[in-house]
Amino acid sequence: MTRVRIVEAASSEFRRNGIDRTGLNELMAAAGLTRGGFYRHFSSKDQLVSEAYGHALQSQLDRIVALTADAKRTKALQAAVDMYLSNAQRDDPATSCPLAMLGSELPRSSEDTRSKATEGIRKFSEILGTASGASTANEAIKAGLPLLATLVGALTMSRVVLDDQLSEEIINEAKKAVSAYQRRKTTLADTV
Amino acid sequence: MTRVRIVEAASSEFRRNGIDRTGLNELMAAAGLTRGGFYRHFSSKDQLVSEAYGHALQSQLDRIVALTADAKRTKALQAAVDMYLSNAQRDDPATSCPLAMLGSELPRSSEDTRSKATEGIRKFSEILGTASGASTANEAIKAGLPLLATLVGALTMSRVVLDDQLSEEIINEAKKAVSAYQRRKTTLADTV
DNA sequence: TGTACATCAGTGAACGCGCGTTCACTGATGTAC
DNA sequence: TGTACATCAGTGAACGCGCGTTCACTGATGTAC
Repeated sequence: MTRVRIVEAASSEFRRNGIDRTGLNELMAAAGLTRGGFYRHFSSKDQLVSEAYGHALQSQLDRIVALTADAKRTKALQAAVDMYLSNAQRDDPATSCPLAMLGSELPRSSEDTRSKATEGIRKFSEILGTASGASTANEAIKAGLPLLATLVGALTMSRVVLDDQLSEEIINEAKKAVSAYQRRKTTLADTV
Repeated sequence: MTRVRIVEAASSEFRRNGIDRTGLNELMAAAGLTRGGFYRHFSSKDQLVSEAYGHALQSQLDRIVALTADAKRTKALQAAVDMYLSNAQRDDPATSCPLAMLGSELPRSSEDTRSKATEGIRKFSEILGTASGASTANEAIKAGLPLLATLVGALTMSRVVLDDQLSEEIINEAKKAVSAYQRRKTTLADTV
């Protein structure tokens, strides 16, 4: 269906070029249509932003859930981190994490969009927290929040930096730091 | 001098409203001038972006350096983190950290601007790494990178989220996680 | 099976607007004599 | 001290452009009979 094609194109274009710099013209062209047809499907650009953001967030969450579910319990966090801080995720913004790709643009977005981001952050943190060894949902969120912060910050900075070696270092050191949380938690649990 | 006033106004406005959404008109008005006078001082908006970004980054670094220099050795990291993840820093984008405020816009900026950001990330990491107990500059950068990533990611997310309580949690959990790095390092050093 | 009609996704020209940039100008300031 | 002149920071109108949005239209599709 055309509507879905527009949302998918938008979710790529927004992550690649930012929300402000992506015009409806460019966007409809990416979906294989012309500018005018847009309002047959959406009532405003803001509405599309919200749907496209939700779409991007969901597909990122799906990937993380699949990885952490497949992995053995003690490797779940490692699997998530290896995906999130991969060269693919850094070098292909169109399919990368919207929390990082649009992070500093989002506080200026609509309530709808921000509320999707809020739920996404909660869910994402819970998954990371659970993978790191937390048991209840609330504990998992608390434990996961700083892990998610590290991932988002590292991915953002790795894309800003001009020096390739520094970019690799950002990714590698963040990977080590986040992965370390599972080892500690696991060791602690094992000794109890 | 007028030029300095423009750079300072720009460094606030860009952090507050983003680079793309800040027009030269609004910007010159904020500096108490009219649109036309801009090109007496700068050759393009890009040039101003670069200078304003550098200005914002330097003032953030100055604050961190002052804090870590004043604090006792074992409290230096804590002091830096308490400033960075404060409500003031979250709620006043105009004076906040440009790495977080403009994080996702920066990969699309000019080489000049990105190269300033690259150096800023190196310097910032080195300060945090040193405060956490690293001895050589290279070790400090490596140790500081994930700490900076956590700070930048947490500040970014705390501004995105609509739920005030979650925003506080992001800040508090990130604070704890980053501060923990000093305790561990210090303990380790003490036992050697 | 064939014709008439309704629906509606998609087209492309047009709208008002604000953008970055240019430019002819004004008018305050400082120096020369 | 007073007049003439050069400098140049700042003004504000104008430029071409792309934006989000509107709208009269086209033309393919599906249903009615």
